[in-house]
Amino acid sequence: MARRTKEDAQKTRELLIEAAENVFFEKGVSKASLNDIAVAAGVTRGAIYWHFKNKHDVFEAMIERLKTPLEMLHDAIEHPDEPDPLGRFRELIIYLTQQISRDPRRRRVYEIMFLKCELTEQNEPLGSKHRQAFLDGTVRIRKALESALKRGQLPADINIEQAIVQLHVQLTGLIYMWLLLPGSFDFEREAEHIIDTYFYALQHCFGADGLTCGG
Amino acid sequence: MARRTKEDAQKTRELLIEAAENVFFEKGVSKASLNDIAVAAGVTRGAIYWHFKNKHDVFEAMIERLKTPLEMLHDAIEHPDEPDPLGRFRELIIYLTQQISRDPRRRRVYEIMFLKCELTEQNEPLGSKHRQAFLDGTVRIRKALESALKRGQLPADINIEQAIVQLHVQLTGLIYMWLLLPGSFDFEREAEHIIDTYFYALQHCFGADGLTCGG
DNA sequence: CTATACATACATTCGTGTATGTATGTATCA
DNA sequence: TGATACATACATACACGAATGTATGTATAG
Repeated sequence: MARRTKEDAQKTRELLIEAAENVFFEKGVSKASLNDIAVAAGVTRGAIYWHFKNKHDVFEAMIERLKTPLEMLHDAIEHPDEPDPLGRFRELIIYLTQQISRDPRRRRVYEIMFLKCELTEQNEPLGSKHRQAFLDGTVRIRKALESALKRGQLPADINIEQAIVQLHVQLTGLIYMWLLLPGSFDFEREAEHIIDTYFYALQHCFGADGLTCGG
Repeated sequence: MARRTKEDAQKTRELLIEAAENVFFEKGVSKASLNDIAVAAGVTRGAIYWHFKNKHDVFEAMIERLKTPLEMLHDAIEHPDEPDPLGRFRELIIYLTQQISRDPRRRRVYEIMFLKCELTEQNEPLGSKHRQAFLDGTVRIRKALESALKRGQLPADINIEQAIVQLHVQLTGLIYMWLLLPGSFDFEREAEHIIDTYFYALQHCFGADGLTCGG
């Protein structure tokens, strides 16, 4: 029971990441031992130390495997020929939320990152990655809104920074709350409601100095 | 170095909780050892095991110390004689967000609970408490909105469930994002913006079947 | 034959829980 | 009022398991 073919080794690696996902999910990242992961994958710690440096390395590999091919969609939104960037952006957000609610693996990893993982200074660069993911999200939202603005899909006097934060906040809260209390509401339904309300408010309520249309 | 007066003992207990807050914050709950906490408090583990059962017990004591006297304010909102429940509710939310941003201890504990603590099944009843806090929040939001509804401050055909989720989601996301990226926006400012936009949308956009006034 | 892909064995560290030691506060009684 | 007895508030010491990293063994693919 030793060295098999190259593909078998790669398969073992995938198995280990899969097992790590499950163990991280069940016990939390810090209480998950490498032995737990190895046993869950049907191997020993030797296999882990062959493929990875340590637990952090396994964790990062798990995250890396989830790198989304969403960039293309973002590129489409930002393309100057796109006639309806706001519509594409809406579609993208819907797609993102559907991904989270329908792809079990993605959901598991999100749940691990939001609820079963400690972001401390000692645990860097774990927190940095998480933060960077959020900063990237901000950049994407900004680009999308700016494209929509250039296309005349948004009021010219809109407060972009405020709009960015508000959308990001709502998506973050939506995902967090659903991961924490999955049964408390219909995720995809609420996602649509929130996005539509947000876009409506974008059209009517975001003057340069806060709420300018009522209240 | 032994038994001092009752008040001294109580002081030691407070010191230990204070130290635990700092150590939890710096190292994360699971990587914080009881020795770390004891040293940070200038005592030994013996003192901890005298005052608490184990690390979980320390954690719960830390949470317990934060129990807010917000109930009174909620009671005021729900009081049938209150002429402006929606206004009081807005004040309450503003007050809550100000508390988080201005009280360092409260902020630290929130940060520990959101970012530096793993909510797993094995870690119960830690996750249960966190979830229960959210469920309590839902109940409070519902009561406030219902009071406002009875007072005629909201459209009669409003979709209450949707409104509850949307507010809770926004507050959650706001707090989470600010704890994760404190420098990325002005917390109190955005809190007001979000609340005002939300209340405006409440007045105009929440028909029984989603968005009914535009988009 | 040699590097690979693991399994096995070992040493070490770290955290926990508990048992025990100890000095001081406090109540009791004379 | 002072001596005694006991409870309190810790500190210290010990035993144990668990997790880690590494060193080494080993069978097989190429």
